[in-house]
Amino acid sequence: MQRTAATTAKGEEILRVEAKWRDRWEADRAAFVDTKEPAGNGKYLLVMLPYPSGDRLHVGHARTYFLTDALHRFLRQTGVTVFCPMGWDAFGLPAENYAIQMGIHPRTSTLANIAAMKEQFRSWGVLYDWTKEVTTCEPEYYRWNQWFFLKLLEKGLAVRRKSAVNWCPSCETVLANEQAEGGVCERCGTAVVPRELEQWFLKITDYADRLLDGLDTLGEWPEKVVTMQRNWIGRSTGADLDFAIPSLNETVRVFTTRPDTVFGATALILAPEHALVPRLLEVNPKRAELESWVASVRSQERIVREAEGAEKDGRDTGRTAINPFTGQEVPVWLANFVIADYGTGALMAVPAHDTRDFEFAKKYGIPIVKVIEPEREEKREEFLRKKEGTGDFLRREEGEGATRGSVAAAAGAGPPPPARDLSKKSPADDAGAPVGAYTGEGFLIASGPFSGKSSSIARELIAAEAARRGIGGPRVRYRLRDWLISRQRYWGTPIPMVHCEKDGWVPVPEKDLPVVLPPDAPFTGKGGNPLEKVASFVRTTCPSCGGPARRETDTMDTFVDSSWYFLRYLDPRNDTEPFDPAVVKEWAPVDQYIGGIEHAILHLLYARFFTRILKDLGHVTFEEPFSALFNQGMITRLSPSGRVEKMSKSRGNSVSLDALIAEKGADAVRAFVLFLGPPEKDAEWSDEGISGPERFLWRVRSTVERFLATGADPQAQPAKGDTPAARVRHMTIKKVTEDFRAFSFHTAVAHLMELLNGASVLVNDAGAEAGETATTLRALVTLLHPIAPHLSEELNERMGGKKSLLMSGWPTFDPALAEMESASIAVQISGKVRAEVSVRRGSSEKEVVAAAEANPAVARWLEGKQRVKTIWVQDRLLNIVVK
RNA sequence: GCCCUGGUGGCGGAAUUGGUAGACGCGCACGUUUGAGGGGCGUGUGGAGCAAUCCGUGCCAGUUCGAGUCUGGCCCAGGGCACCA
Repeated sequence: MQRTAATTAKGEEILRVEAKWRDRWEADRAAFVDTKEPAGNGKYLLVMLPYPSGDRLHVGHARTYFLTDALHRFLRQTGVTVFCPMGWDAFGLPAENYAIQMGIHPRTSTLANIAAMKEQFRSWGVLYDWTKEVTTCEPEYYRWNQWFFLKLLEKGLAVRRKSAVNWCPSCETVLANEQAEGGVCERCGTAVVPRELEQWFLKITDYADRLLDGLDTLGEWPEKVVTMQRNWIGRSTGADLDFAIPSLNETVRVFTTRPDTVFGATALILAPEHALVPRLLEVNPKRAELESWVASVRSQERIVREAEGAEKDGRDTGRTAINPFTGQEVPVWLANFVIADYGTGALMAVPAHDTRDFEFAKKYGIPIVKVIEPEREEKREEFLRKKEGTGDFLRREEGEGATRGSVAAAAGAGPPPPARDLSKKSPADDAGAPVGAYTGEGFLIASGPFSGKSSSIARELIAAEAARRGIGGPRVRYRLRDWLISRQRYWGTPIPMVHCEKDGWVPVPEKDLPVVLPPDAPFTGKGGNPLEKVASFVRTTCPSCGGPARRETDTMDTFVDSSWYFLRYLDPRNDTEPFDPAVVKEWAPVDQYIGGIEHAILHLLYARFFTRILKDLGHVTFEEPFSALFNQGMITRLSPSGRVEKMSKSRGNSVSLDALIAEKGADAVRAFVLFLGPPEKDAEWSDEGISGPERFLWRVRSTVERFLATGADPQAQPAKGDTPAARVRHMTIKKVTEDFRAFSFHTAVAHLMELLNGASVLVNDAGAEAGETATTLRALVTLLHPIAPHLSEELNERMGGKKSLLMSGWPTFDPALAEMESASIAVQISGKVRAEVSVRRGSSEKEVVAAAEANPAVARWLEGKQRVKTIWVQDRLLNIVVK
């Protein structure tokens, strides 16, 4: 496509104006970005730390920044003091991989990327307060990560323990779960295997309940995120029960959410990783075979072992345990589906009432003993009696039954389960052989003294009984695991620990922080962590005994960096503490957090955890770091694969922002991205769509220019208050203001387009009053500023505006004028719209009925009919029901 | 399997929370301006019908004078979790 002289001139003019205003905002920062004096209505707002990846930011990234900047400018215009900082999440794996591939030091590439991104931000016209910039890979920042670590260690919240990690045998390194997606190393494609390593953990599980409770206070968070966190924490209430193994003189503790089914527990099943496994197998004649099976399950790739529909596999240990409630012997099994680090790594199998146990029992011939009935005997008879009575009762009962329990069909069972019929006892009764487990609640049978009790009551009684007998008791467990922060990586915060032969693990004293990452290390991608090969770093002396010692070479997960950076923004140069509590108290918690849904769990949970720790340490006074959260949707586009997917460079469907801005200007791109659709939803990019907002902005400009050409005073006030033009203006101010407050940027743009159409008519109308027209144009330009800041500032100046729009206030509206004077009433005959009559707003029903009757279309429908009644909605609708 | 979201013209999407469905924009059509192309400007644009009118917010019922909106059931798409005892 060839550009003509005309478009070039237009394009050049746009770019000239945008450059002019960027320079002004930058040169006169103090006038626009004043964060020194937080006012009482201080609104503190921010976005996610952008990752300084190697790629330039493209259109897919733009939404969060445009959205934030629009909100920022709007708030400032309405007089709120806003602090909108930006910083860099600079540590992490991509930079290190880049070093391995390209031979460029992570620090060099990271700092270059940061410089490039800052330049991009500048070109978009986003207002960040760069005086508060934070860069996490600098010792001035990460020394506080180390300081936090020492505090956590003191409180017993940082611990070292053995754990299975994802190991890539080819790269000889540990991978985070995200880096081992699909069970293969993201770098070399080798299958990842589990490997036991000693690792540092932060005990986030100690905070599970507080993290859960806090979720109820997050009213301004998306419900979805709150639910995701709740599921992730995964609180389950139940009971611990001890099963004795007399032949070993040991007991195995299990956790169950269904203690009411304990009389149906016909086996004890342990994870292959369970500590008792070696002893269980000690004297087994097939010991070697069993041990090799255990070893093979333990080394199995996570992805295979946990795959959907993975075959359940187990072995009988030959030992027996005693069911503590029936007193009967049950076999002790090992099975691949038992998870080592949930609960106690052991479970009681109740095949009759658990789908997984059922599947396992069927495969291995373990007895299935039913102990729960969906309905109590006498209740069922009563039910059957009533069933013959009213149909109403039947429907209600079935509804209740459906919510109470469900029949889970056995995996692979042929036909779907038959429609529920409560006259059947349970699926097991149907034809002798049970076809599935009844996992719902009901009433106990064959359960000794508990028979006849309901599930919920029996649960409590059985748990209490276990407690009384000293073999367990009520227990709450969580799905949440402790946070593994060790990374065998160079490009991260060194963990401030030293290992001494004599004293073991010794923390680096606070006065010796930071432990600085050595500038040079061999990046080969082979042989593990490059830090291990830096002798000057590794060799040290023991802080405790002064003898020779080895420094910890693991570095921290980068999520540690992002768990508290938002507080460091407030006091980034502080070198005596992570931040000044007084400054933090003034601004925090964050009023509005904006970011993608991808952080719904990890980052947001870790930040909430850290905030609680900081509160316990006395550094902050609140528990929740982010009062309000907004998740913007992704920008999608058709990719070469033929699917509409998230825009990204790797998918080959990205659109260059740099090129687009160089051609259309930042304002047009901003307006278009905001116009795409509701910001919380995904939006599909269309290359042609930008012409709408582009034309709109150019028409705003030409309309103002045409008005200025008339020589009228652009600062003039309207002569009269109540005119149709004034009403349109007030209405638009109202709508746009409400839209911005509701993050409804796309409708704000639409309403401004309508206002332009009105303004354009005024400018073309020789009879229009100049003050009216000028005031409408000034309102348009002011309201437009959050969306198209450069153009609006330029037009404001050309219309004689003395101050930047950032400082000159937001237009107000008179509610009485923010609606049209006449109301258009829909006239319905028997609920169908037959005509529309225009009346003065506030007209009475009588007046409107008269007006409607005068309308020929209405008259025709009323003719020969009898009026039954009339429904009247003020200023809106008249419905005459006839027969 | 469980838990969320969502389903409205050719397309992106509006709809004051039960009151005129389709704002605004894209696309398309016609007209106009221009030497031409691009661009600009104007008009029209849910479907059917010459018209009166009828039909239309995933499907089926229901409540109501009136349902995109509320209730029950179902279908489809997207997302999250998933052998968590």
